[in-house]
Amino acid sequence: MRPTVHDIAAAAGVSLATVDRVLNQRPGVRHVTREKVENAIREIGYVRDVAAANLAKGRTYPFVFILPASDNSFMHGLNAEVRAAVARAPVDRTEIRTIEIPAFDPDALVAALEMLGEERPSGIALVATDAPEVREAVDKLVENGIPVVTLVSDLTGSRRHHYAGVDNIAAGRTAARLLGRFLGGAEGDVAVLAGSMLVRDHRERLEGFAAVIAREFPSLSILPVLEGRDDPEMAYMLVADALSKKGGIVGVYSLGAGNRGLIKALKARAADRSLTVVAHELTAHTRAALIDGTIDAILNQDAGHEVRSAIRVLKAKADGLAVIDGQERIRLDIFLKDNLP
Amino acid sequence: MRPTVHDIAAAAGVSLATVDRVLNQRPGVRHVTREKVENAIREIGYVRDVAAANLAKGRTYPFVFILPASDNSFMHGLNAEVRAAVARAPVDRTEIRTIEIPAFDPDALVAALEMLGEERPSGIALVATDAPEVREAVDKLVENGIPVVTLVSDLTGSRRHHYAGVDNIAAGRTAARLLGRFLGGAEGDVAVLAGSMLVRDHRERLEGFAAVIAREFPSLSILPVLEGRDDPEMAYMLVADALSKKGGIVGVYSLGAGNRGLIKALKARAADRSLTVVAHELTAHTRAALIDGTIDAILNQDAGHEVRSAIRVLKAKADGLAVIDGQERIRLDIFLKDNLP
DNA sequence: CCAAATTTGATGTACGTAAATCAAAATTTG
DNA sequence: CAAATTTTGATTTACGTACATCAAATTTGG
Repeated sequence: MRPTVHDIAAAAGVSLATVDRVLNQRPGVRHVTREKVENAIREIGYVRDVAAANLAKGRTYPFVFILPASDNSFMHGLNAEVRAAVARAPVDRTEIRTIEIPAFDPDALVAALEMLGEERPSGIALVATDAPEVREAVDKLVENGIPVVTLVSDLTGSRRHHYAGVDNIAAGRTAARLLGRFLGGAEGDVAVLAGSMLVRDHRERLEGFAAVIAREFPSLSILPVLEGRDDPEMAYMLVADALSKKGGIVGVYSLGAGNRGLIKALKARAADRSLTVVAHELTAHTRAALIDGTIDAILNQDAGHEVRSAIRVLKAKADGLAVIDGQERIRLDIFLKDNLP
Repeated sequence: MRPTVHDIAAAAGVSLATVDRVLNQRPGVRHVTREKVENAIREIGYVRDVAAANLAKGRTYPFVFILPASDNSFMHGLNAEVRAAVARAPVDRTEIRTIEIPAFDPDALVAALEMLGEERPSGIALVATDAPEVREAVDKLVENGIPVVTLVSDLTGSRRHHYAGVDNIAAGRTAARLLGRFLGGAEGDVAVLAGSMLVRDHRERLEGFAAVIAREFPSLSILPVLEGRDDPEMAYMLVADALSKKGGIVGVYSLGAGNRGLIKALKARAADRSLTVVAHELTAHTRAALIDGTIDAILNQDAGHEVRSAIRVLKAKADGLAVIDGQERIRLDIFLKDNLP
């Protein structure tokens, strides 16, 4: 049987009340006594029964998710996963509130974070916009003892407790190798479609992609990045234009959202030529394109896993418990038409 | 606030004792009363507080994991993950016991399952050997209300509650496409190294592999399967022999364990020629081979995820709760040298 | 050494559920 | 309709922890 508070009291030769004072860091315990109790805890290997403690406290975990108000499939999916978590909330004692803020707007994000500093929720998850002022706001929260995890997009050099998202440099590198190997040594140009170079994930993906292409596939050269602002219309125009003007394009890497436009352009212009295409994010559109051969591989991050992982980590941090690292590493999914879920 | 048993009692106009009788299916409640209570439960949307219930019951979940005594990296890893779960057991009220049985031995497996039928643990996870008598034994357990999940390897046509493992047909198909695309339309032979065609996962991987090669990469032809019994020595001999005799080999698919031997053979014989190699299971050996270019892609199933998923599902089944499907789908990991964890 | 301050102990209640007991009420049976 | 039986209610204790209160013991300061 697991040791209980009573066992600590017996082992330390003190009363239950004193054990309680130590465990819940209440005042009025002499230093020596406190140490006696702490030693006993260590010796008998006591771990607090979180379930019983929560029951006694009537504790719930008020968490806040800060999400950008972006109108693309991925963010919609992320939103849906957060809502699903909200629906499960009563069962696992979480109370999740979401705040929507304009995308790519550091000031709005900072304002929200500062407001939450007053409110002091049990934990905060945010899709970070990578700016110094955001980092500062996050660091301040961390300093004040509020657990913070970044979601999907990380925050350079910040002291956030955890990042629930994929390694975007690795994603870019992987895309490069897939494209390079699929092209089998062919020579030509590669078009890259991004959302915006102001977003950290996109920058990182490009960085990884460019590095591997340069080093390992020198016969391929990367054309200037097309910034489609994750907008299908704009993506369509940019890609269609590039395909018509540049005859040497043999491959396309789409590292952002707005793939609907990309697919439309590919279908319109590329029926005659064979293009190898790697894109990010599995949506209804990219899935169909993968199946019909318009896209050759899709890299994906599972928004559901990211949200659940963020919640688990926030909870663990709020309770001062350890996280299972292997469980919380968000993996990069690679989908070919054969292993679609 | 979440409704409690008291709220049910008030809503149904009965006493707490009666609510308890209904909730815990104790006898001595008239049909009409039982229905009144059940309606009230539905109307106010009561969900039992599992934490409080477990506390009151002093409940723990005695689970049993039946693992084959196979001496390969993957099974060692699986074992380690189970041990890690055992170490965490006190915290989540599980008591995990493992039983080792000889590999590929349906009789031993059936004997173990029948023994557990008497013992009645809260749940059983087993690496299934795909045989009719095993299916029958599992179905009997399920009929007797014991939650059963298959781990890593599934059981054809059985009524097990869940399968915590990857889709091996999809894995084989994915391997075929990676190999085919990486070879870029080259002509030649493909060697396939398996453990044993008596194991279901291996049969399925081969099935998926062969189907995609035949349909989409007709310029490749699959050589007769080499059965290495997941043994490094044997794998070495078989592969070395094949490489020396068959000049037209351009690719290798290793769908089982024993990759240490494969890698040795590849390094010895294939320095001069360029082979494209896809293998299963990420281990220290395959990881090194992927990095140095001996292997081009590794397909992997995360044993840690499988074990944790099995436990979550068993717990949910034991409590009669729903599982989050997306969370429990074990994904096929594809590793290139760029996205290694 | 005494009074004041601090530390410790003893005890009770609560959280939401399980499980048991005994009495009271309702229903069925002959 | 009474007796036997079944169903229901009322009440209590327990699980492991949190938290509050009050009394008793110990330490500290002057």
